[in-house]
Amino acid sequence: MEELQFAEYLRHTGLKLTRARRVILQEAFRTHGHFDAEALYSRLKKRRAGVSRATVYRTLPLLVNSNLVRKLDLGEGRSTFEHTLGHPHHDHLVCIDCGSVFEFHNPKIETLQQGICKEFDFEMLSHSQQIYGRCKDCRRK
Amino acid sequence: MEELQFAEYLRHTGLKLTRARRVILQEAFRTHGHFDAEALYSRLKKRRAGVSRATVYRTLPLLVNSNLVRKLDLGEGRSTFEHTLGHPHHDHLVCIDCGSVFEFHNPKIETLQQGICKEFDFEMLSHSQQIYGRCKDCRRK
DNA sequence: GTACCTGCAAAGGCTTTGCATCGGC
DNA sequence: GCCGATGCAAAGCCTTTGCAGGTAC
Repeated sequence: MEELQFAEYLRHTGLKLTRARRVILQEAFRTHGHFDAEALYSRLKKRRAGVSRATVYRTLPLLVNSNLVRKLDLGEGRSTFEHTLGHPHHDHLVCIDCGSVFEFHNPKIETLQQGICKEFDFEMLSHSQQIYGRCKDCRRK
Repeated sequence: MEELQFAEYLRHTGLKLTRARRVILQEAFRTHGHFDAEALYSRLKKRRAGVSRATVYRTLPLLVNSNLVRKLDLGEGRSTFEHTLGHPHHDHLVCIDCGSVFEFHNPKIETLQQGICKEFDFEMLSHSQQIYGRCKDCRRK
């Protein structure tokens, strides 16, 4: 279960497993699909979880560093997140007209990326790839 | 020359080629490597080019749409740009410790990306890919 | 002459931070 | 008990916008 992995990461980094962090972790995993910091915070607020916005912002990077959550940049001027368990790695096609996001996964690309990292003697921690364009529905208009 | 391409784009879109836009275009091409809006604006200011920050922010998207400039998301909370002429398409390895950015280009990945777009019936306009990790120098420490 | 463009300053949206208090370990 | 964590509100960035005057075509 994900809390173990988080606890392990925190211990390893000398940080504490607090109530707020547990609640944020749970909410991130309760959410399927993409979410941003504000959305996560609103849901906690609605449930009167007693966690502040600042703590949400402080905790999300920890979840990312522990590889439980992935940070995405969908070009909207804010960070988007998704949890990783049961969501194998994938990348995104983003329609610049309607904002639709399509997910794709391509193992061959990943293999090539690993080759590139080897070439640069670079330790890959995460990677993301966005393709911006127009989806078929928007092209029809 | 790049101004022709920009003029062509503007005409096609029903926009005007103004002095401010010309100056911003030139400054973008005078800059080699990455730059952000603020950096471009400071350089113009230093030269007393008489162009406002607002106009820089309004013009950069036009340069991006005309394919003269590429917009990057290097995960720093702001947009980074680079001009495209003489800079063939490439992607980035970003070191999360020291911030170094290494460029790479891989035609095989591009071919695979095109295949993905075909599969989704998606018209690719641009794409970018970042790999976050640790460079060899930072790993030594 | 008509749209469109510009500069300025203010507003906006997202995120970080200072500080006093609280709480894991 | 110590050092990190939290909440709150304020501050910080980057970026966008309203408006009055200017300008390409």
